[in-house]
Parts: sequence; structure tokens; C-alpha cells
Amino acid sequence: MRPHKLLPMNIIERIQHGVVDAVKTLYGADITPESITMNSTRKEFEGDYTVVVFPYAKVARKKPEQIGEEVGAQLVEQVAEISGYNVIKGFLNLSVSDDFWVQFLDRIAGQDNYGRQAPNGQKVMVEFSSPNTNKPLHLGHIRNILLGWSTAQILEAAGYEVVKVQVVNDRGIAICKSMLAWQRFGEGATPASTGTKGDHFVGEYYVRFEQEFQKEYDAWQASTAGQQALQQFLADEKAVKKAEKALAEARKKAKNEAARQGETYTEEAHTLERYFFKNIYKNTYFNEYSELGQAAKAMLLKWEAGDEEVMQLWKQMNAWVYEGFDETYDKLGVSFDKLYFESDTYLLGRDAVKQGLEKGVFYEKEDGSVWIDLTDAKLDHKLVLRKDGTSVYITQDIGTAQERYKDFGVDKMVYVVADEQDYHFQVLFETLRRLGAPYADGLFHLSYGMVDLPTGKMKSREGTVVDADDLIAEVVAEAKNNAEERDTLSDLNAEAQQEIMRQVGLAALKFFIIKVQPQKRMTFDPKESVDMQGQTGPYVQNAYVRIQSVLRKAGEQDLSAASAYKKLETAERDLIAQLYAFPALIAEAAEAYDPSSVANFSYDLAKSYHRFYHDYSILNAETKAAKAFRIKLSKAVAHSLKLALELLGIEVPSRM
RNA sequence: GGUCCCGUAGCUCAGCUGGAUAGAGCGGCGGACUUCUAAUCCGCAGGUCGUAGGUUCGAGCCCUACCGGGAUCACCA
Repeated sequence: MRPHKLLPMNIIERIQHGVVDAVKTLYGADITPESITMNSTRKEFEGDYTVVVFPYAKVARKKPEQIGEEVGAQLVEQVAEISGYNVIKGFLNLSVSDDFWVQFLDRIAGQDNYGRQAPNGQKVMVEFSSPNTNKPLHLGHIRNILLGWSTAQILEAAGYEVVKVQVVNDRGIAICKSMLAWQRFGEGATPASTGTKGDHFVGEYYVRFEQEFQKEYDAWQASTAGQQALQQFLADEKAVKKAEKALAEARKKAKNEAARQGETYTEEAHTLERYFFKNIYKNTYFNEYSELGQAAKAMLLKWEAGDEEVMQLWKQMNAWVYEGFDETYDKLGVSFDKLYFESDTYLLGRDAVKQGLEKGVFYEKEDGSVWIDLTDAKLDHKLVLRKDGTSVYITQDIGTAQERYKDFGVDKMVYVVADEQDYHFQVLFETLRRLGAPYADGLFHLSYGMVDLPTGKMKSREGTVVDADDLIAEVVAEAKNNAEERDTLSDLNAEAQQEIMRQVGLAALKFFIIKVQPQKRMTFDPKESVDMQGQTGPYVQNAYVRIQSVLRKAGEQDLSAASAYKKLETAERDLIAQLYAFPALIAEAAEAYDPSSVANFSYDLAKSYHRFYHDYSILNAETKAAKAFRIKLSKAVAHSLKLALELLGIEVPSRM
């Protein structure tokens, strides 16, 4: 056996350097290691890694096949870990020695933290969830929360110190609507008195407000004032033309939608009059005529003035909501290091604007409003302070970013926010950059696509929004059905069973959502989300559970015989190679802020293990060495499966 | 109209900095449990990678145009 010393470079880098040397000595050409195209060898060919040698045909002035032969021969000679090669067309397939893999497995077998990088001294903040406090969490929040949590875990594994935060949108007209409705129609009811979860309780009053407002608005539309508003609009040719264009598009969409759903499309639902009242005039009505609108606005003013009664009501309602949110977060298994409340931060940022104005980052218009000119960054002019000196959304975000930097001194900030705010974050980041924020280069908007249902978009107005709590209950119930059919847990007490079903059900839901790349819009089919077979969370958990079962049966084992195992099966090499690639994959996932790649990795690893498990016996392996080796390998696979799922926020049961 | 994102099998999705015959799962069909958990495994069927050009030894991936879906272009948040 060739002595193997631990080398600083990994096998991939060693191959690359070997190729650089070979090309230099054989053909006298200089290439860089990064320029080499290297892949894992495809299953149908022999080998572990493949180097593409087409690009060297020019400098070598030889056929790709010949280059492959020459480089391959030299690599076997020069790189100790390469045991053989074969060439097909321009592809040089390299085999890594079994020795190397066996020793690698031996090395990681003792590492409790394999896959996790040492701290890199950098600190990153991840903001996610950030709900409004006027209604409960829904499916969209779940995607956000899972992405945020998972990204935070991945960054931590990659060596960052991570601070998880959210901005709670606890103020504004929305919560005032809930407050007002409760005041008028609540008759002193509480979550406790009605047996309702706090966030749902408050959400009901928000809905109630909207219903009452709609009633009021409908009546007004028929009134003289309403008809006058309509006539006035109809007289404005330009406005009508514009509306008709938009209306035509809306009709087209509605028709397509109806056709897709097999429903009938009615023209009456899309008249110009309806369009006017629904899409053009509603805000004006709310702000200028609506009694309820006036009352809600008055309440907001009182809140801003610190009116005691309003403040008390506000605190009460938000407290109910937080109680509900906490329950949902608990069920999802997520937590935060710090909460920022909009009621505290909404006035921030004005000082920053003043300083920026002095530095010339912003400019003032004649009316006193303050703007930033981002046209040279291919963006537009953007208002940062109204003429009356009050702030807008982005002002607050500028202030909040600075506040956070003061609080934690982070190097990076990741905002997990849906892609409808892409433009906002471009503007925000560019503005912070110009203000000279030291963390400017570390700003990242983790933008994700909306979640659609098989029936189309979620629309709160049409009641098609999928509630987070309902969804969680559903997947856990489905896990329970599955478990009962299987009857593998009947010797456990009810509590232990329930815990496993919770873990399995949530695994199905979480994996289903995280496996899709963030930037893609995703279709959420409730039926598929509770699937537990195939490419699912429970499938990955099951691989782990099978290993635990084997390990239980194996009992305490002396695994030293494993090093005598000399000839690896293909399935075993596959598994070890995947384990080998794991740390780099985590690093890439962290760099790209992409949890979906970790989900895919976990699935691939589980799949390889399931196949291995099916094809080879572990406890009844042909030799002592094979048995010890396979137990060792299984343990290492279990460790990486567990870590991978942990990075996705998925727990692993030891039975299921 | 300007800008951005997406378009891969019936459905849901992978496809790493361009590399071999484009891969999984679900659904369909057919097999494998007296043997370590069958929430598993194996086989079959299923594709003009939205369309048309271009760059390249080589394009699902890069460039251009177009088509389809979505978002955004507020002194809303």
C-alpha cells in the first residue's frame, strides 16, 4: 500500500494541478486550474471524476483521445490517489483508489461536525417572515419562513455567525381596521372567550371590517354621490380609454382562467362601471367619503399621537396576535434572535437622509421634498422624504439597516422578501451604498416567487388563501394516517407517536417547498405536499431511520476491521463520493443563498443509500471487514443526512 | 410602453463555471417482502429543453429578436 499522508489540497484540486502539470510538460502550454472542466463521471462510465480534454486539442495539436491517454497516464504516475483511467472521445475518466476512499471514510467517521466549516469570523443577519399583525400567517409566509430559516442554518454551517431577525409590521392602517371592527362589533370578545387562536381572532375582525366597508361602499355606489363620481369618470375620455384597455386585459385573463377551471365566464362581472368602482375609485372613496374609512384613519392619527385608549387597544390586539404567531413558529420549529417592530423603527432614517443631503447623496426639490437620483445606476429618481418631512417606506428601511448595524455590526444582511419587491431592494441597496454603509457589499435580497395553487393565484378576497395552521395540521394528520396503516410505532406511547408524526408531516411540507429554487414561482398542490413517497422529506428521513434500525440491531461494534476492506462496490464508492462532496456543496449553497441545492443533495444521498441498502446486506455481509466497513459507512451517511435535513429545518426521527 | 423574473416528459421539479445518449419524483403499466423498517427497490412507456437566428470543436445553459406566464414602474407598505 502506498503511504497516504494528509494533503492540504482536496482530491479535485490535486487532479486539477496534475492536469496543469501534465499539459505543461507534455505540450508546453500554461493553463490555470480553474479553467479545467471537471465533473463527476456519469454513471454509465467507469471512474469517479472526468476531465474534459477537448480544449487542449489546439495547443497539443493532437486528437482528443490521444491527449486523454497521455494526460491520464501521467496523472496515474503523478497523483497518488488516482488508480486508473479510461478515455472516451474527449473525456478522461479517472478512478480514485479504493484506498483513498476507505481512508477518507475513516477520517470523517470520528468527526461529529463533518460538513460544518470552522467559524470564518464573519457575521450575517437574515431577515425573514416579517408579517403584518392584522391577520394570520399563510402559505406565502411559510415559503418565506422556510427559506429564511434554512438559509440561516446553511450560513451557520458555512462558518458564519448568524443573527435571525424579523421586522414586525405592527402599525398602520391595517391593524387599525381590525381594532376598529373589534371596537364596534366585538362586544368584548377575546380569543379566550371564543376559543380562537389569537392571530385568527384578530384576522376575523380585519375581514369583518372589509365586509362592512364593502356593504357601505355598495350602498354608496347606488347613491347620487356615487353615480356622480361615476359620471365624472365617464366624462373623462382619457381616463376611460386607459381603463378600457386595462379592463380588456382583465377580461381576457378572467376568460382564460374560467376556461381552465371549467367555469363559466360572465361579462357582467367585468363592466366598466364595476371596474371603476373596484379598481379606480375604491381608495378615493375610503379616504374621502367612507365613514368607516374616516374612523380608521382617525384611529391611526390617535395612535400616532399616543392616545392612551387607542394604544391600549393596539397593545392588546397585537399581544393576541403574537401569541398566535408564536404558536405557529413553534410548530414550524423556527425562532428569532431579535424582533424589530415597525412601531419603533418607522421614524428612523430621517437623520440619515439629512446627513446624506449634506454629503450630496440626496437632493432637495423646491417644494422641500428630498430625492435620490439613481438614473446613472439604471434606476430612477426616488423620493426619500415627503415635503412635510415625513418618511416613506424606504426611509424607514434605510434607518433600520443602520440601526441593525449599530446593534450587531454585521458584515452581511440578507432580506428574505418576495420578488414583488425586487425593485425596492435595488433602490435600497444602491442608496445604502451611496451613503457609504460599510456592509453595502454584503447586502442581498433573497427574492422568491409567489406560491400558486393548482386552481390559480391565492386571493384573500376570494378566500383561497391557504392558512398556515390548517396546512400544518393537515400534513401531520396525513402522516398519522400513513403511520397507522403501517403500524410500526404501536409499541410507543401516544406522545412519542405524536412527536414522530409531527416530524414526518412537517418534513413532507418543508421539503416540498424548499426543494424548489427560490426565484421560481411554485405551484403548491396540497395533495402532493402530503406525499411521503418518492422525492419527499419522509423519503430522506426514511433512509436515516433505516440506518438507525440497523445500528440498533448491530449493537456495540468494534469497527477497526473496516480498514481491511479493500475492494469497494460501486454503490459504496458512490456514497462516499457524495459524502466527500457535501462540505463544498454547503459552501456553494451559502454563497448562492440557495437551500434548494441542499434539499436535492439530501434526496440524492438518500436515494443512493436506499439502493445500497436494498442490494447489499450490512449485518450479514460476507466478511467481517465488509460488515464493519458498511456499518461505518452507514453511520457516516446517517450523519450527513441528519445534517442536510437540519439545514432545511427538518428533524430526523430514529423510527417512523 | 420601460425594466426584472420564469418557460425542460401528462403533472411537480433537477440539470454545477458551456461538455458524453437531457435526469428524478408523481401519475400509467409490469415485477420484488419467511431475510437489516416495502414511507423501499427494479423494469417499461413518456422530450422539436417556448420559437427563430447567432457565437462555439461543442448550447437546456452564452448573445439577439420574438411568443407565452408573472412582477414592477406610488409622496402604499
